[in-house]
Amino acid sequence: VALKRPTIKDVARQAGCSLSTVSLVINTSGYVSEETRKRVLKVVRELGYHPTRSARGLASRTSGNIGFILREDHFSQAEPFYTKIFLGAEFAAREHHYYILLTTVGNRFNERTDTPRFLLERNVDGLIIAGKVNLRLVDSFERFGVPIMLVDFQVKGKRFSSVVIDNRGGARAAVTHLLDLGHKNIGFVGGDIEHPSLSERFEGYQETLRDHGLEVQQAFIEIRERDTRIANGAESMKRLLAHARHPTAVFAVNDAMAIGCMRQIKEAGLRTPEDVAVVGFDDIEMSALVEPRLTTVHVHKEELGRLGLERLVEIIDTTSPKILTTLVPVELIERESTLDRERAGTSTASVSGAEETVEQPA
Amino acid sequence: VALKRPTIKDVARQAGCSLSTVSLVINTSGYVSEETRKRVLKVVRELGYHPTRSARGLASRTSGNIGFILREDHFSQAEPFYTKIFLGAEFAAREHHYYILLTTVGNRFNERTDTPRFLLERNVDGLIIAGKVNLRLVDSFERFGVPIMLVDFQVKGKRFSSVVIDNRGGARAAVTHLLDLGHKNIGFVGGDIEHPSLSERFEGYQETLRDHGLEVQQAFIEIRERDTRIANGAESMKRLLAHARHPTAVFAVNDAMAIGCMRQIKEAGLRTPEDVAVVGFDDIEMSALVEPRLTTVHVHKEELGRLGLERLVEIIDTTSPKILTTLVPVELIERESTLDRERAGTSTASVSGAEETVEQPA
DNA sequence: CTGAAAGCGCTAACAA
DNA sequence: TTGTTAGCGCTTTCAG
Repeated sequence: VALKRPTIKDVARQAGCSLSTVSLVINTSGYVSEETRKRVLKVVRELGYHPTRSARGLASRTSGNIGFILREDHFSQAEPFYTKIFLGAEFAAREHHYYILLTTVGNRFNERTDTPRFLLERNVDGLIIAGKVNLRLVDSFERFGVPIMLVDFQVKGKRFSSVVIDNRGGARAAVTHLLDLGHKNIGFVGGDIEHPSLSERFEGYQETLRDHGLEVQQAFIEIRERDTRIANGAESMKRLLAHARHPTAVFAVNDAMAIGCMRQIKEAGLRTPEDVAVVGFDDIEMSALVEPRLTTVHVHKEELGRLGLERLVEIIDTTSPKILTTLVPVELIERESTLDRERAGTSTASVSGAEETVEQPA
Repeated sequence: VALKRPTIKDVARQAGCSLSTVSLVINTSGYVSEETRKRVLKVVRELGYHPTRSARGLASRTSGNIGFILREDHFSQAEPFYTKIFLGAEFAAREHHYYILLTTVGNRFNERTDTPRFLLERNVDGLIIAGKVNLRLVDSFERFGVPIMLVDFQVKGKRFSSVVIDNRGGARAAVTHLLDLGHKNIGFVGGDIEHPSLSERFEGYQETLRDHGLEVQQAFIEIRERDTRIANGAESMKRLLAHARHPTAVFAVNDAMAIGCMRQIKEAGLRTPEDVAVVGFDDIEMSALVEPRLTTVHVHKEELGRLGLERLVEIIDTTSPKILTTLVPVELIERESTLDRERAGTSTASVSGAEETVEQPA
């Protein structure tokens, strides 16, 4: 059995000062003379003292924990998108001396049975909700009076701070890339278009065309699919190719659909990028492995998590009431699905812009 | 700002009893008359009372947390193997009223800088270590006197309770399946063969052949690769096929290598399963998607996590000193890489055995 | 700049 | 079966 570990009392005795002085030192709060500070720290080191979390928690009414809410299906999907967001948050949490309590929720939400225990037990100082979740869930959690940060998700009307992908900027970069390559007839393939992130990508597509004096043609747009999977991308592409005049390039709302598009193009006896160039969004792991390798908009997943946590910690520390939206820049990765081999070899990346935090307009 | 939440004191007052009675009721410990029990519970419900975790922690010297240690590269890999183990553990944790504190560690381990803070701060009641990690890390963690449970990992010599895949049983099922199909020349493709789990699969392969009166032929064995990825599988298969006489079936140490084998077989102008049948191990997501679909040994990932947590909780609750090894059964999934189309249609699964917990031999 | 004292909300002997 | 009484180890006023 382990020996009794030193308490703040032991440190105080050894250092010849009072408990509160030690407390001030380890919390780097308040004024302590440099001399006693050093003395205390020395003793802390010698004794291998570490304050006990429960005791601090009880006294300070903080838990040192951040709750992390994730939809179960999001978390366990093969593409480690949310896993990486979590990882980014966990890293940042360590730096900021927080623990993360991860819990998954189902698609349906029952307030009575599904409220995470850490909210009930006052065991989190803040909450990160990653990805699209049931709105009733967000409402319900809000009542606990704990700061909430949304990551890769936003709620209209309701105002929550959030960290989101620069969807619009990414879409603009993608479409601009196609325009630069000389394409005039650029299609859009999307699905689940209610999703705020995805509709932004669609808007970015339309804006960019208009900005370049091109008309947005309904015949080049396929957004009826509910899901954004490979099969849905293939279906959409099939419909686009059915028209007599079809686009020479397609911007897909995500990589899965883009890959579906490429499959369908091949199926139809056409080639990518010679007959139809394709750009995706997300840069999932598969995208660098498919043939041809997919040009896409890279999303910095860990960065989303890291920023989510850091913004949340700021809110907790300052009890700032400001609602902030942080835009995480993306990067266009030019690969073979838009370029010929020679050019693909020298592909470059272009960043959508600097990270940017904006106060939500009232 | 949220209203002050009720404390145990409020409940006691309302219920007309003492604090300790309330405490006894909510901890379902000790003897309380059914009558007062009901009265207290009623008040608890009315007031929406929930004990504060920090306070319980301080008083009871328990944190209510379980630490979950995972190697970073294991966690963020595309195949959600460890994600699922975690998920299984998280589910079980909820049922048992524990929180999980997940933290990742790098491959290298520096005791001074990499010791999880939750150990230092006495903030976990137990530890789950999932997957192969640095041994020095395990040694180091052991000193904190916190119960440790290994999942999908084992340490020879050192004795820790663990929950592991029935690797041997799975291997036997795989090889037996091939024997049943009439194969006599069965190869083995492996890598990272130091890994305890993988070497067990290799042993299972050899045992099964011997049990059936067949000789283990070195020319049919390829285990020199360091990694067990697709490319390594392909390389190994290439070498096997280079021999004049090559096996008609191959058992690969995992699905990644098995898929590599199939690619190489195709590359060589041969067919699976007609020319060379292939069986894998793990049943990763990809295995049901490749062409032909891969016969493999399914591993119940969530189950590993769930059992890991439950065994750990048992240890915590009973402070039982017994070292137990729990074997999680696997299932052979028969698909097209070993069967012809007709038989693949009626494929069945065979389980390796019941879940089994054995006391470690001294 | 430092110390004394009063809890934070709960559990756990020990009495009753 | 229930109540009383000490703390658990730390933070946080408030004096000094």
